[in-house]
Amino acid sequence: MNAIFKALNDETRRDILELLRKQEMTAGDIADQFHISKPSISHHLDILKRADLVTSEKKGQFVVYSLNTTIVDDILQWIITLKK
Amino acid sequence: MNAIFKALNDETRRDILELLRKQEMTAGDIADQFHISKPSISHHLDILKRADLVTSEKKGQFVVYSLNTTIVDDILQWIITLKK
DNA sequence: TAAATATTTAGACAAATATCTAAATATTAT
DNA sequence: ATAATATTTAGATATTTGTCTAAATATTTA
Repeated sequence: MNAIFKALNDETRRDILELLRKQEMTAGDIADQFHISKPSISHHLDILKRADLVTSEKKGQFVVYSLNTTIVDDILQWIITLKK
Repeated sequence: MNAIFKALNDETRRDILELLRKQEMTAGDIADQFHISKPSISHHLDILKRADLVTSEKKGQFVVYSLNTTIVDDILQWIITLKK
């Protein structure tokens, strides 16, 4: 749970998740959406991956990232519990 | 949204929210549940308050903290959107 | 095989954060 | 009024974090 909340505690990373909600994207395409260097985006993607919020698959020279909605359920569960 | 995720990005603060889920508590009673100094807990409570996740009310020399479930809904909404 | 393209790793640095102790403020009880 | 109790504020410090540039790795194309 720690890794998930840590991952969500950054606007750029939350924006990446919203991008991936619509479609999977390569690391480069993701980076192009921000005014941040590619290495920094790569680092953000790594944090999202460690939290299991995204998955990545190498396709040739590209790396395609996708949202992992399974883990999103875990956060939902945690927050819903607060309301019970 | 930033303040909310920032507030949730700490195990102690999440634990405080879970305590308050069951009942409202004074600052001192909350502090007693952790091996952390009272000033530090006071600081955590301040962050939770700025995020509107808790409310506080002074009762005599005590300050009673409660969970604010209205804001919890905002987080739910954000996360649910990720799944749509 | 050499050059080009895509991505990550490494190392550095400034800013943010969690924690502490000491002191200040507010309220209640003697 | 003074002492005791509850909480917050102030200031310091070590750690974590987001960012950058330069270099390394992997893949494709000429």
